[in-house]
Amino acid sequence: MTDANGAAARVTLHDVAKAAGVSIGTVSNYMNGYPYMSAATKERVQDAIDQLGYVVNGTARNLRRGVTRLLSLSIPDLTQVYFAELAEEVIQVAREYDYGVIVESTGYDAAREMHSIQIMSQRMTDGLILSPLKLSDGDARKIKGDFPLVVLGESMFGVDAPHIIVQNIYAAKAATCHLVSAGCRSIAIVGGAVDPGNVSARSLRTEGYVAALREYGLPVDQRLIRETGDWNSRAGARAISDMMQEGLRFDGVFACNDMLAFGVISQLKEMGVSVPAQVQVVGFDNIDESQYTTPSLTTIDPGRRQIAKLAVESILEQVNQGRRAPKQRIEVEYSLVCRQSSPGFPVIGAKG
Amino acid sequence: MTDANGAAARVTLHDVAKAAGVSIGTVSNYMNGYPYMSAATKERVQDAIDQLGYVVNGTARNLRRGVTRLLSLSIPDLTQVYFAELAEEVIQVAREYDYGVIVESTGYDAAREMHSIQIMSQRMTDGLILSPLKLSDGDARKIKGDFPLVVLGESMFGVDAPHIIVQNIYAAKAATCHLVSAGCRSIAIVGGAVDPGNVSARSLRTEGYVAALREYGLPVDQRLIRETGDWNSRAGARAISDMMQEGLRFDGVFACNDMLAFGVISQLKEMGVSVPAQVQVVGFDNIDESQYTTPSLTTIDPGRRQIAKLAVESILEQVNQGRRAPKQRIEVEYSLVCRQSSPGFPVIGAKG
DNA sequence: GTGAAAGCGCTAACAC
DNA sequence: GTGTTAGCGCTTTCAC
Repeated sequence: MTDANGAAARVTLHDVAKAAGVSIGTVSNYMNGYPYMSAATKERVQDAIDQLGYVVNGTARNLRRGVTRLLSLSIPDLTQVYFAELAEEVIQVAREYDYGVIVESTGYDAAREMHSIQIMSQRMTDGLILSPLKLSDGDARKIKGDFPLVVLGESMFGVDAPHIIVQNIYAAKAATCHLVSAGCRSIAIVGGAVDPGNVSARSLRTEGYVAALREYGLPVDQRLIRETGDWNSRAGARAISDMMQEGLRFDGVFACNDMLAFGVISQLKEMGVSVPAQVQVVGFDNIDESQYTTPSLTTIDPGRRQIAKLAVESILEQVNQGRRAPKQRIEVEYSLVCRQSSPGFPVIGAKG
Repeated sequence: MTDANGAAARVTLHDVAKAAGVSIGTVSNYMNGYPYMSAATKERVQDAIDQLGYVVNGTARNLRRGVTRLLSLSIPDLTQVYFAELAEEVIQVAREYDYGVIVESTGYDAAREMHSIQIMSQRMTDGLILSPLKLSDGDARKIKGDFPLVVLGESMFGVDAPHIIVQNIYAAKAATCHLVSAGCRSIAIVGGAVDPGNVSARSLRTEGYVAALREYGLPVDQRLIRETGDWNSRAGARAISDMMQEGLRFDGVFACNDMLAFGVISQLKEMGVSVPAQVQVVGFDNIDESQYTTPSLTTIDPGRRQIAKLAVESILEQVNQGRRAPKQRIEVEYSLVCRQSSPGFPVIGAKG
């Protein structure tokens, strides 16, 4: 396994063939599970492999086969729990198909998002799962080539590729309806958009929130729509203390993600407001931690596992087809996970 | 860019060469920035490239060059914030060297940890950064080959490769000393090991905790060493409520990671104990969120960035050397980040 | 300055 | 059943 110098011996098919006294093609057949071989030959080949410590050279195999069994996942930031958990799912699903995942973290940087696309074209990987944040539709059109691609979200719907869509509007609506049916009459949204209008998660979730209020004939109070720069717990806490300071009253909070919700709950407690007795809280994302907090958090599960599964499977299908699939919306099922932060019951049919 | 069928045209160096009326070697030279070329040739080649939309085939290049500019990172679970943030750092550092990262999530499964090692030997990547949890020293010895390898932690010190070591003992000692010097006289450890003895983070951190108490001549109360199965906030909360129920008194808590600390703080608040006025809390990991909570969390920063940097750079060095580096301990600097959960001042020299 | 040619290590036809 | 062979697309001597 090591040569006289102690350096790595580069054992090739050729070496194994020579040692086993067969041809290189036979060894290759053996490696690939070709069935029509004599038991004797199989054994000699295996012996040679063991003795020499041969391992197939993946790069050569890739070149020859034209695929790498590797796919790229491009996300904004692993530090955001949502994306980390999404990446975890993608890696797991990919593994089921014997695929590896190159994770590219673009850091909310359009240039880096483009970069991961460039890399793709170099055919180091078989396909790209792209979760774009900053890329404009203009950049989008630069996504040339027809390598397998799946876009997460609808922010770049100009691109001609399958899009996997979280139903932000309906899910947010369901979350809000749930609060109403649990008895809340004055519901704030934390992390929302004061002036919705684009396709960001922020805007869409606000849209769902408003739709729910309207459906129940409840007034939409602009002061209860709290936009925050970040979506972390500090921002959530801040939104609450601001509202309290402004003398606003509310009995329910829909937080646009779970981190915000944690901050919301923490700050409410801090100010002596009991959750859920006085104020009920619902989050969005269903990150792992949301089940462990006190109170545990009612939240929207956006269907991460399904997103990962659909994305990977679409890529593989495209690989098989030999080209990119056409533009299409693939909508993922969401669900409302009811926990202690809101004792009510889920609202069925928010989608209708 | 697309052929008559609309399928991907597979543009090769050959095609570019033909279109530009030069040899394939010249195009290759151009692609690699070879300086001695006539301006005229350069231009013709560039035109052909633009026109045909040529992109180099990375796989072929890899085979020829013998490297992939890809490295593997094998960690237990991206769902754990610590690992997600570590992965993020590794990806960033790798990018600085124009390297991509294949993230393998082993899910606390020894078989998968071995698997990522197998993959490595297939030379799909230039090196492996392995954060082992379950792999025994016995498995370790199976890590044949001398491909570039860096092991994170000391749990597998039998392996002949560089190990990057977080100074668990000293860091935990520093955290505990900090609590003492801040006035705490009765300090609990949450997530510790009732019966330390191996090289797990749990045991080492407990060791540091005990060492600090001894140094200050404080008694070690076994009832204040709370072992928890998981290291999440629920476990932290549980440990606190258990201790309270048992009638134990304490004025400081060293939590073995930040998630535990969050649970600890949350439960203390829940029970009407004020942090830090009545009980001070220190965590471990310095995850992003620890700065956003209320109160913000005093915690040990294990030096993730440096870990990532040292790991990637060691891999690259090994790649250049053409073989694995010998066994060595590379110790990373830690620091105590002081925040609101403990108003004291950091203790200098806990290491001595 | 540019071209020709020899592989990198493998797979998959196709012989026999 | 097994051997032979033609490349996959590229880099890199080495001529000229």
